[in-house]
Amino acid sequence: MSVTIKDVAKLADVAPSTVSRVIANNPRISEKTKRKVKEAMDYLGYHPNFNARSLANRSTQAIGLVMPSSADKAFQNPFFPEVIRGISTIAHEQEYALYMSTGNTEDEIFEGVVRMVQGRRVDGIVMLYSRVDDRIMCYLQEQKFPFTVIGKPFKNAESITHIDNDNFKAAQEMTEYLISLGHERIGFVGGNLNLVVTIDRLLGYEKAIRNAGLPYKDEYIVHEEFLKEGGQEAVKELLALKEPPSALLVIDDVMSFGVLSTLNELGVSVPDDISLLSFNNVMLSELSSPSLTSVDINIFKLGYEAAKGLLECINTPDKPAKRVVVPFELVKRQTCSSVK
Amino acid sequence: MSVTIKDVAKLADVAPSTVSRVIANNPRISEKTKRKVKEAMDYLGYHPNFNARSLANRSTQAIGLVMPSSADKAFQNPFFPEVIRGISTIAHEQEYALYMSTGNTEDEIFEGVVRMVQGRRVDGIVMLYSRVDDRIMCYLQEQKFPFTVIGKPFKNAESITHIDNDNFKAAQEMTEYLISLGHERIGFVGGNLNLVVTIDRLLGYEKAIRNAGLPYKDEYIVHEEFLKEGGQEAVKELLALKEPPSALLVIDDVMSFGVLSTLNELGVSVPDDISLLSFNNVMLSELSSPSLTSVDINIFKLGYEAAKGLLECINTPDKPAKRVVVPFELVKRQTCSSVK
DNA sequence: TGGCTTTGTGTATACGCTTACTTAATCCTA
DNA sequence: TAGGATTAAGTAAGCGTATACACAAAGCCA
Repeated sequence: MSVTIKDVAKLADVAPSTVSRVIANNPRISEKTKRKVKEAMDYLGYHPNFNARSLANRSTQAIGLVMPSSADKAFQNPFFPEVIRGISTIAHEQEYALYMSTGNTEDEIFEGVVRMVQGRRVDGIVMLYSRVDDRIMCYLQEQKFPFTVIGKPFKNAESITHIDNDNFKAAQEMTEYLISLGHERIGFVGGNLNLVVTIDRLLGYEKAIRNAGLPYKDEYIVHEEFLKEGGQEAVKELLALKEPPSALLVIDDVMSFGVLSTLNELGVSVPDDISLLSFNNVMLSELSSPSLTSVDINIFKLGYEAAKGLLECINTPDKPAKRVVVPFELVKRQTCSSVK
Repeated sequence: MSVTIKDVAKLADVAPSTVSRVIANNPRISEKTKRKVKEAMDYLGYHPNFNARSLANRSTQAIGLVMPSSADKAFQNPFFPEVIRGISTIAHEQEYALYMSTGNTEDEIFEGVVRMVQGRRVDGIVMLYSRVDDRIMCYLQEQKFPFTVIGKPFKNAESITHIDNDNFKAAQEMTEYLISLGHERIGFVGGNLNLVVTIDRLLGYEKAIRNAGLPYKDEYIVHEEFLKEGGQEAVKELLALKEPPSALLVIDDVMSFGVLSTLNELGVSVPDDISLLSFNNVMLSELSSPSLTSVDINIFKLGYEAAKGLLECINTPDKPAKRVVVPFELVKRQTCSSVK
């Protein structure tokens, strides 16, 4: 059917193994033979069959991506494309391809990962999120399969290479910033509580609140999905309070978009009536009106480093796990102002 | 190392072929044996090796995605994540995985595709764009490799299954809409001219202009990259004209964002001074201020149908090529108004 | 009861490549 | 110039699965 190593060998009048060695650029093959074989390859338009190679080799030159929900949900948040951009950059440099499993429910995703791993479809995995007691992460550890995590693993963080922002510190500083603007009633709009990033930021928020001697009120803490709808829900809850917050720390820009649109509908002005400080600084966060004041967590770099770390894991398996902390930076735009 | 079919065979006290048949659910195996083998598989935690399977099978259960530029550029435009969402949905339904090649230059991308195809890394390919005289498309046709195209193939459209909007009609109708609002100087901000979508929309625009008896002016036509920066460039050019347009038909929302931001910098008000009608209706297009009036081209469905078509190509190779036209719809928001 | 089909399972080979082991040829060195 | 060292290429055995073919057992009918 397609051209194989044997065809090339026949044409070049050498053994198949020699062709294989030419492909691998084995130094034990003379320049002359190499040239001869290469000519034959070109002439026939030979390309190695990847499956055969992987099988013989036990390597696939592909890395798997695991998202918290199925791609079709996750891609609603620009965070993921952006992380993948970073991953893709490294992958390309090292000639790895990206492999995305699909699946809707948690079970399906888990099964997809098992297939990736057991089926040796990929050489390693980047987890694009970190969740409390995550089955997949446990499984990968059990299997000793190379993987890295974006975010802080809930357990065994020392033994898992992961790439993270210092979310605790970020949230603390941002809350302090809001406090410095005179806000005393600060709401926290978090994502799902089983995501470690939510927890870390919530703790940072709490720390700042307590440090400042402000009351830490449960009703100011709301958790919703990482989507626009989540933001909309959150606002409704918070504004229904008898003493609604004067500032909101929102864990994700897309949620902030939702917050913004709902506030707009309700006729609440940002930042005059309520300030908004958001996280992620997604590509489009400057577009909303008012444009979002947001913490740039350097999503691209998170992905880039995660892929880089993964390739290190793959290439030098006994290298100790490491933690890479990607710096963050507040980008001030229009949604924060001091209390009047 | 990992559990193979042989291990299962040994434990279940049958031949490896029997195990293989159990996996394939071959009716010639007795229920009793099936049960016995399945127990052994469960006990050992057996999972088929995908590479071995693919090799024996000549199928990979993976579909390849080809983007116009490398993932790390393409993902800057929400169009691509959204298409992939659609693709991913079908892929998941049929247990296919997605495979993304990486590469920066055109050559690298081409090489990536060749490797995907020759290396049998995927069973078929979805081209996420359509370009004039595209090398990759030619190659795939030559190789008779299953693929579908999002957009209209420049050549041989009849013999290639493709999913498209009626871009000609869309652009024509939209231009007519602007004309109906009283605009007579309408600019066209296109993407790269070697993209078929640009051409089609430009032709539709021209048709409407000529039908209305308006002058078709070259200086009103600008082509830039499908990015924010492209939109910014475009505006600068158009506003430098002695008689700048009073309305702009912009081929992509992200470009529109650029247009908007530049107009804002220049103190030009939208829609009072200039109207903007955009394409794609990307998820965030309602967020800009003013929010974009944009043509919803149903990106998700483009992806969904493309994947569906591809799987048909793969499963029934001699099925004739088809063209799927995805409907569009104007979503009116705040960037269009009638001429004062 | 012999010969025929049907049913269930095993044997052996192929898929295309890698690589440990072997062999053949060439080159030194004493 | 014999014998060891070096270099270059070939042989063959996998990698884990699928499947054409072979074969044995069982069932059927005359």
